[in-house]
Amino acid sequence: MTKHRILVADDHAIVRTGLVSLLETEPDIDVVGEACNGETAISMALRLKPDIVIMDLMMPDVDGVAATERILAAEPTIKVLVLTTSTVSDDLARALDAGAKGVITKNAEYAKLVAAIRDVATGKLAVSSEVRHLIDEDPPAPKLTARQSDILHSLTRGLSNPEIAKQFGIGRESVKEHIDSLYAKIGAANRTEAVAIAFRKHLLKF
Amino acid sequence: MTKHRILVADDHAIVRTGLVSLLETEPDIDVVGEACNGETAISMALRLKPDIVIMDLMMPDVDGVAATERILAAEPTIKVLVLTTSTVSDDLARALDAGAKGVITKNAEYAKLVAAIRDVATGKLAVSSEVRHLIDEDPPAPKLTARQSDILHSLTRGLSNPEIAKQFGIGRESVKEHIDSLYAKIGAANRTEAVAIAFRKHLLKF
DNA sequence: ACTTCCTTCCCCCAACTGGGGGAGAAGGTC
DNA sequence: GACCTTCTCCCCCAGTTGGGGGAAGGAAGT
Repeated sequence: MTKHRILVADDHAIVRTGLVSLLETEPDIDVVGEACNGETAISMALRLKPDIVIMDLMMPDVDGVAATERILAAEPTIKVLVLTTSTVSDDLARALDAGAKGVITKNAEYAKLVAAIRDVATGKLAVSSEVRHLIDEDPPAPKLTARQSDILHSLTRGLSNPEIAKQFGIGRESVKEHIDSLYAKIGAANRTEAVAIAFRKHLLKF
Repeated sequence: MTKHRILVADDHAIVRTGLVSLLETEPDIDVVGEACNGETAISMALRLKPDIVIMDLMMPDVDGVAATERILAAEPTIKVLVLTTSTVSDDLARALDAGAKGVITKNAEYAKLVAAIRDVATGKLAVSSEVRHLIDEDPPAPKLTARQSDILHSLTRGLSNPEIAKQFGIGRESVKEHIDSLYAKIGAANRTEAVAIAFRKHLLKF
């Protein structure tokens, strides 16, 4: 029996250490590396060529989705298993879109994680029913155009339409148009609600 | 040498299991229980009377701060060591206010956690310099009055002043007054910025 | 070539917003 | 009692907002 060679990428040292400690009790699992951020995860994955990368989604610098994409672009045979605290359907859906072979939430039982590792190793997809449920449940966040994102960001700073127009060197009518289309897209009635909805739909980073 | 009797409270099963696995390798530490939410943490703490409770802050039902308060109210000799992913100074400060004897973030080294456990066991405070720094750095979020919180919540729903006035059965002048004082308190220039700042200062729950 | 989407700009106008001023009543703190 | 905070209400008014309508160029996909 060949061991599954695994790279663990998680920015929380205690979580990562605990996870490695658990995995090393498994006879068929060999942890070959640990990464504390996305950039390290990518370079270690390409250098060590593990069978599976256990990937956290929320990490400083390069997030888990971007790291997954870049690893798979260079080494498509590496399997990425996402392990995250996020229960935001959008995050999970984006991870699968990026090519992750499995998604496990951190409040799952440890046994499920090990089962998922073995499934993914044999080429199966490992998406728990809860995760599948989450993704099916709430509708995906609408995608904003570049202009809409820029203007949304200006809205959070409390700028008026004339101010935003100056900032981007366009007319105030155009600003108005972008904001109107933003309302239609996210279902807001005014700029204040738009900002609230944007935060709740995770369209805005803090 | 008597072992330190420890209760681990964390809602993420994988993190909790990993942590327990690590702690059981320590000769002077004995994990006597695990709790997956605040309510369980409270009842187990009162029943098992551990020396130390390792407490996560973000948990369903009763959060870590509230659980800490209720445990200490009943058993003041139990020492609570907060272990959290949060780097929001307010969360950490509130945990210490609630009586926590130490605060460790999950991205600290495992060795620091063990050192903190031993410090707390001997009655020392275990607050890392990073945590101390975080609390000193950004100013505490201003406390809103009940009315201001209510009206802030209405703002996120995109309501106008007249609508809010109707909702609470007060005049629109009063609504305006509350919103003006909200602006002054959080440093906003208008309602849109107020909502954005409120989200960023964690004054609003998603 | 056609459609669709994004982007830019224009008009009119009712309604709301925010800044300025002031004021009274209730509750707690010193 | 004096003081502070909170909550309540009132005035005026310039500026902004959002709803309604329309128009036109360019990029991208079908």
